[in-house]
Amino acid sequence: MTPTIKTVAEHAGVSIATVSRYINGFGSVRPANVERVRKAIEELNFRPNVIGRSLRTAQTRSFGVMIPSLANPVFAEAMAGIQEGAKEAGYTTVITNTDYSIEEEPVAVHAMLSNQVDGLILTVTQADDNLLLDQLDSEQVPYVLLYNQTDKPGRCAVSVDNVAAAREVAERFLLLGHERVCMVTGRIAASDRAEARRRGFLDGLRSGGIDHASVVEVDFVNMDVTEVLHSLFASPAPPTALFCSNDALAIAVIAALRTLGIRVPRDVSIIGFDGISIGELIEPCLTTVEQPSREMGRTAVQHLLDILSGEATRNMVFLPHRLRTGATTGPVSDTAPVVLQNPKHHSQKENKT
Amino acid sequence: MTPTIKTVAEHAGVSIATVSRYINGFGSVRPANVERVRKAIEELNFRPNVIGRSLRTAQTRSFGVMIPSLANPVFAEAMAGIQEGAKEAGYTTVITNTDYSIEEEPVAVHAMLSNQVDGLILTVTQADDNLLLDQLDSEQVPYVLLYNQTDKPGRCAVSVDNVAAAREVAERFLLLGHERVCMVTGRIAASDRAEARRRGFLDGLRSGGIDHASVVEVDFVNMDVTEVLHSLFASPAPPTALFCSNDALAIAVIAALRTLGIRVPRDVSIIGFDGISIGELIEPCLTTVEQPSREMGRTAVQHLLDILSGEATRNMVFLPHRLRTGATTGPVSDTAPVVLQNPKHHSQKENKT
DNA sequence: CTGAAAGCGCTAACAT
DNA sequence: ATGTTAGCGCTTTCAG
Repeated sequence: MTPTIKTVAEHAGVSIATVSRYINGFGSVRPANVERVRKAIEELNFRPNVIGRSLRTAQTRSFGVMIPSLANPVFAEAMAGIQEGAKEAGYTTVITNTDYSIEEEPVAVHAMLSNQVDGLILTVTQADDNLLLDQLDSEQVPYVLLYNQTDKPGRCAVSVDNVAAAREVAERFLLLGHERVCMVTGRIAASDRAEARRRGFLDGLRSGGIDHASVVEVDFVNMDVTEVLHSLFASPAPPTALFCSNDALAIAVIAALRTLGIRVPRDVSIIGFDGISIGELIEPCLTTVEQPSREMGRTAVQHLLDILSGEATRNMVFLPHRLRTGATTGPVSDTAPVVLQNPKHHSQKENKT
Repeated sequence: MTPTIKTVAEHAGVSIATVSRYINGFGSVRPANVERVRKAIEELNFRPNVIGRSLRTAQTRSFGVMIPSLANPVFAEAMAGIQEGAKEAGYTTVITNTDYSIEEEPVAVHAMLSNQVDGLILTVTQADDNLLLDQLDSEQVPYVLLYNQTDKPGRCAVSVDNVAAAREVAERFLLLGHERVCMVTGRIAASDRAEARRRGFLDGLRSGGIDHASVVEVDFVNMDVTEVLHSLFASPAPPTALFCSNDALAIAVIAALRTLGIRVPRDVSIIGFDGISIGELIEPCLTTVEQPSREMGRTAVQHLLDILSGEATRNMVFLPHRLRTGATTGPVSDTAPVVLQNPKHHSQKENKT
């Protein structure tokens, strides 16, 4: 395909060291030789073999990124920021997704480490109590967590303040007069941020005098929310407001409610979390806690870079969130209670996200 | 971080060759030594350095993937299929996105080639007449195009039949009685599939006796569709049906029409292209040409693998599409012409997709 | 079945 | 300013 540096050197009538110097801009090369090398490279269509360089320099100038899934736009957006930041710094990224499977996490990380990535950006299910992270710590592998929320000191993570944000969600519901509220979330055990959001939400409600809010866990991967919602709204005092732990889930919930004959926001208010851009385009447009995902991705890269260069400030970094008011929220209504329709047998197909 | 094979060998009291044989399962190792090596690897937490191996074997077992953007769910879905297929075959993937910028294409490809990827999966803007692809051909770099449509023989691509699919879209509109139809598309010059879809669409209309359909190009990246739609619908005989060249655009168009006071499908029918899963969840749910994106990704990997192993069948591969009927299409209505509202100054923010 | 040794493409220390 | 050379971690002949 492309020749080696040796061929280029012969072609230019210089030594491989000179060619190397030319390529890397290190040391100096006589103008006449610069020209000869340049020409040789062009004529031979030479591309330096990064593998050879990496072996020698013991660094690949690449990052490993592990996220649950690219199908959730919030991670795709963060990736955009990561790629952007990495490119600016001259780094390549290797992406692996776990499909929300915790067993994949160590496999993926080890694969990336085998590929000698210089650092890792990870979104794990659980950052507090995590053997894999402990191992990385003990091996001194540079990594930054993204979206994870952890109190463990020395563990560097980029995130919004999920607890505070969720508390604001509760406050908003209370302000609108909602008292029968509920949180719909993916498996709490599989997500420290879901846990933080629950904590903040319940805490916020408690401050407003509501102690009995229920939390419903759903299988987020397959998003079979219809059944759960059906039983939730079959109760004599169904919720008038739902906090969904992320936007993808919120959108699925709204769709499922529709098949049940429950209208948003007339019958029930919805607030999501993430601020994915599609949320602004749908009808009614989604009220949600906006995270600066792209910026978070960039920040994660920046921190990793800082760690690599020794300016290590290993701790949590919180970026600001914003409660974005859409049209899925409204004041609690006094109208007759919801009349539930039978869910159309919509053959809820596997709908990974 | 992790030791080298030499350390493992010393630790196990064998030579590095034996360790290598053990790791690769090639050649045979005495059971006693197997055990000693296994133990040494475990104790030292050894991970073979893939860089060293790659340099020696002159293959990385990795693919380079270049797509326009991960923010468009259709590519994220294809990536899922690619990752899946690659993983099964023991390959890693390196992803680069061009953000729809044609200048980035050669840069990205050369970067991946410098990283010695064993093959490429590419979505380019233009597959027919493309210097970069010509270069890859002449350098004999193994690659497979994805989503691109080309007639150039020997150029391997995985796609649906965009022309046929778009023709079906036209037929559907005609069947519903629409005569004033229009296509809204990203820059045609920047997408061979958009071009193919236009060709099929216009051809289908022509077969139904419609010769005057207009095609409107929009800046897809920034999705500033409101203005274009406003002038389109300000005409005395505005279209009653719109074919959008992809679902992300269709969703943006529906949102923009909403701000203009134009309702879908009452005032205008919409058909998209791609079949992204979010399209099924929105209200009204999107009528679209469904592509089997995940499957296309897998197929692309399979073909690349075939090419690498010499079973080269270098040609276009068409996967079946399906016109999925949603709720954005309906018969043409006889009601009064659309009354246009002024577009709310929605501060159309940059909304990359 | 095992070990010694060469060498993949490159960089960097050293010598000139 | 330039060339020579060692060696990064690994696989793979080739002898034994």
